[in-house]
Amino acid sequence: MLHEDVVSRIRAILLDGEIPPGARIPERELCERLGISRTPLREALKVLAAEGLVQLLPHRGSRAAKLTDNDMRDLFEVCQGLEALAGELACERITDAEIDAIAAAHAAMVEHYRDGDLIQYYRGNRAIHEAIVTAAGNPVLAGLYTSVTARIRRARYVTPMTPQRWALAVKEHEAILNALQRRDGAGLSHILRAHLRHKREEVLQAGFAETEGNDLTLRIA
Amino acid sequence: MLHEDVVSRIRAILLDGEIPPGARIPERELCERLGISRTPLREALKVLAAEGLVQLLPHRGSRAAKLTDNDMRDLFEVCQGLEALAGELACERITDAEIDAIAAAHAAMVEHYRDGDLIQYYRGNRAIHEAIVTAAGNPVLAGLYTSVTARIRRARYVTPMTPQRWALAVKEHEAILNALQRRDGAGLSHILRAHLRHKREEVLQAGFAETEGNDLTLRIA
DNA sequence: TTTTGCATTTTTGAATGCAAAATTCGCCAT
DNA sequence: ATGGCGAATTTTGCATTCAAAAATGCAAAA
Repeated sequence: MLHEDVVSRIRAILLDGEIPPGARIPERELCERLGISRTPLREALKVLAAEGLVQLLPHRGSRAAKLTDNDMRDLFEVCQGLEALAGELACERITDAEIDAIAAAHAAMVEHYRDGDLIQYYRGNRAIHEAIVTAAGNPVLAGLYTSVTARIRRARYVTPMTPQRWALAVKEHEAILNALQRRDGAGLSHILRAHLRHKREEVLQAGFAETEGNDLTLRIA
Repeated sequence: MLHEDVVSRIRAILLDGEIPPGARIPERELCERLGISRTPLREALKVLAAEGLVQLLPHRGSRAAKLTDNDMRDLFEVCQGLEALAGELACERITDAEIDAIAAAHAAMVEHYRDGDLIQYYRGNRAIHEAIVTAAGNPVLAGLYTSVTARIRRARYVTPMTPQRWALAVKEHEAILNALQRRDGAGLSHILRAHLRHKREEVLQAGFAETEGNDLTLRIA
């Protein structure tokens, strides 16, 4: 197994919450499970620690990182900045075909909204945001975006929404698509920031920080 | 020696250009120099690879990453986004004392400009940009900023400037300080982006990508 | 019963050893 | 001289091993 694969698999385990935030990471167990020895595992853990997903405690092993309310605020702020930038760049560089694809994804997402299918709605939602970042055509930006969004993914795409908030989010997405189609970078940037600000308020108000005994996975259902 | 220290020391070696971009990283040699064995060294290299400073080639070792013109463009774009965000947040959160400190740093920098001391000018310049990011009060943002700016530091703070460009940069810095003092987030954000856009154009026009045989260190003097 | 001190066990962090891959060098044919 | 092929050498990647630190368990004392 390649180094990057080891990193990816552990990342997936952490993001799925299989090892919940704050829990110790059992080296021996993970080694057996992945069929590797401790050396490559520990290399991967150090990389994930640099990413912020893992916390290393000298001589006391590693734990899945736990996000405080402050961390959440900081990450959402940065995410806003990155998406705003992506929106502007995307408007300069996006192709008609890419716009069409996003329009289709948007339509599908609205369908899921009409069906009241939050899981599928969130899936489509995420695809749209990622497509915009991809359309920005900046791999460095895409990389940072991936890493930052990974850390807030569960909060962002798991929070239950009130009907009002959901309706607002859909409206905002109409505006996002609209700005994209008009290639209005400043406008898109502005809407994306508002959109994410609202999402952040939702998440923080819902008390979704990964504090003791706040198991997000339980709320997915 | 602690893991983070190993990472830092290798990072410094790379940023100083002691191992120039594109050059192979000699594991054995570095081990002796740092007085550690290959295991912790390789852990550090993998972390630096995730940061983008090192390139890992499977079964062929690691090299100091080399930046193409495209990489440079991407990094500057992201840097613009991060500084713009930092500027806005800083205007919301900066204290009067912090503004005074930046004003003092600005005055000192202008003195170095008058003296024609580019090295000292760049040093002060960097301190101001970093102070703004710090004043944003967002550790996640600060971390990303540090990592992104590290990669373009040599290009950014080594490029020789024409008198016209230098004068323009100083003017822009006047505007930056002004916006900060007025706590005009949108204005500061706008100026910072223009400022960095100009710097990027300078760097790219000067052909400062880290391509074959383009040794930046030679030009520092 | 609770707490303190100590010995044992477990886990971490790093060095070493080993197999596989790649590079280098030498040899031979042209 | 030069170009290609194969063996020797080096280097990589990982498993194993070893020393040190921390956690655990237990007994004795308060």
